[in-house]
Amino acid sequence: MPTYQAPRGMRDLLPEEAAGFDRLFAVMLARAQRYGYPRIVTPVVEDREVFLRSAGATSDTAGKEMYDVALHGTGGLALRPDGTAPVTRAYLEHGLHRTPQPVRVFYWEPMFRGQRPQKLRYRQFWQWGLENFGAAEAAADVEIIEFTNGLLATVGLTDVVLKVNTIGDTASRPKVKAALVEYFSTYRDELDDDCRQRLEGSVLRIFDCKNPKDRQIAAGAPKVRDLVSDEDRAHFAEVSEGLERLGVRYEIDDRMVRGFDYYTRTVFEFILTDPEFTQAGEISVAGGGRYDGLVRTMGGPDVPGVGVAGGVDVLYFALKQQGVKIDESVNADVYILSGDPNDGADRTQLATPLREAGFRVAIDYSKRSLDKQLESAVKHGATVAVIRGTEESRGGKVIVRDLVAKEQRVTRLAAVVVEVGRHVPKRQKPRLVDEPGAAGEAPYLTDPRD
RNA sequence: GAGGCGCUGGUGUAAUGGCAGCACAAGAGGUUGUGGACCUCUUUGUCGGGGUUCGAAACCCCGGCGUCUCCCCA
Repeated sequence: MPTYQAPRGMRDLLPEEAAGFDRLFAVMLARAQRYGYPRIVTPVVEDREVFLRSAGATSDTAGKEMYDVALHGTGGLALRPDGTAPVTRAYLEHGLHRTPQPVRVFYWEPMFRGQRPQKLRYRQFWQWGLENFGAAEAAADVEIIEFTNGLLATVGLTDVVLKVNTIGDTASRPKVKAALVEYFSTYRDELDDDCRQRLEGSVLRIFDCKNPKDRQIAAGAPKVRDLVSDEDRAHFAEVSEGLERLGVRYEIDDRMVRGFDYYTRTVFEFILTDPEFTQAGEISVAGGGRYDGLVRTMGGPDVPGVGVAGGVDVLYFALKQQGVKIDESVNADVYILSGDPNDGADRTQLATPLREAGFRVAIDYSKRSLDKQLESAVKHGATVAVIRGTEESRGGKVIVRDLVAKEQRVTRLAAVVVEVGRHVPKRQKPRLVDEPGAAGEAPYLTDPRD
């Protein structure tokens, strides 16, 4: 047993999986940017109040799942359990409500919940999300949902179904609750303990009860959609129509509600349908909705909002489960070998132009026999070996050997990059600024067109 | 936070309460410097702490971690 282990419910992403996550992130970030949602990054901790205010009193996230941080000299910090509250805090703190609306942002960050870990439910997990502040129109709801639908399709997730519902706005809420309390009260004695407690607190969540008996009772309850205001219904009709016109397939789930109190009107979830995930209830890969009262609750003006959040770990697992190919390769393209045991610096010198050209280049530092170095290069998964310090590689020449095709060629030093390029696919080289025809790393931190 | 089940080198496994083995992987070397083979050698383990016992990987208790269920939820 190792002396130290990762904390309970937290895991390492080893290079292969991390590489896959990077790919997924790149796809998502690019998509978010194309929709006009640039990335935002907030601290990993916030004042506990930020979460307490946003989540609502009846949410467990606000209570026992809060991941408190005991830090010398600070009071009342907690690791963030989700992205919406911190982003909303940032929106208000930086006066983004006084910038052109709507404000659209994307995030991808680790989140924390102090719960007992289960499969795909960690104490530290990765979550991505979109938030849109300042747009009350149904088209914003539609955009958020359509984004998610397209994202999941793009990355290759097929076994998923979209469920939508409306739970009415804050004005409708009292009426909705009253009607549901009235209905469920007649069955008070038949509900199990947990469920009966919800009757006092957030009645809506009775629909989430797992007990078969409770579910049966819930099935007969009045539909929330029939209890909300005409405006709420009209909004929902617009959302539905928008989804239909965009060809987004969905089903209306009369009993779907969400865990947080701040949701208003539209709520939605993307549920995994692969048998692997439906054994013990539904697992959603993404979900969200409208939260028109949240900004106000957090101490700001009356600004509408709508957003989505998804679990990266769940999505990633589901994709693997479905057999979606994700490139997790971390191997070097090129391995530098040498028959000369005392030419360490020369090996690095040989690697430099290849690295400049964008190849992944690893060096065998050892003084072992070429035999062993070659074996090692193969085991490390390199595609090409560049060999110096041999008979053939004198006079400014090296051997470029394709380890897959098992063919090699003696090449002039000046032509190594080109020769390697014949065997290894080009890799994109990141730059600080996009500039047509730019060579090398751009030294600009600002856009030169400014 | 509660409950069920589990935990043997890096991985996969074996060992009636009686010497902790095996395979793969890993490292070094050789096959006299062009590769995954082969050969030799080497490293690494009973999750931790108590207890029962002449003797514990095994039985008991506490803790850790995983997994599933509940709670809750991404």
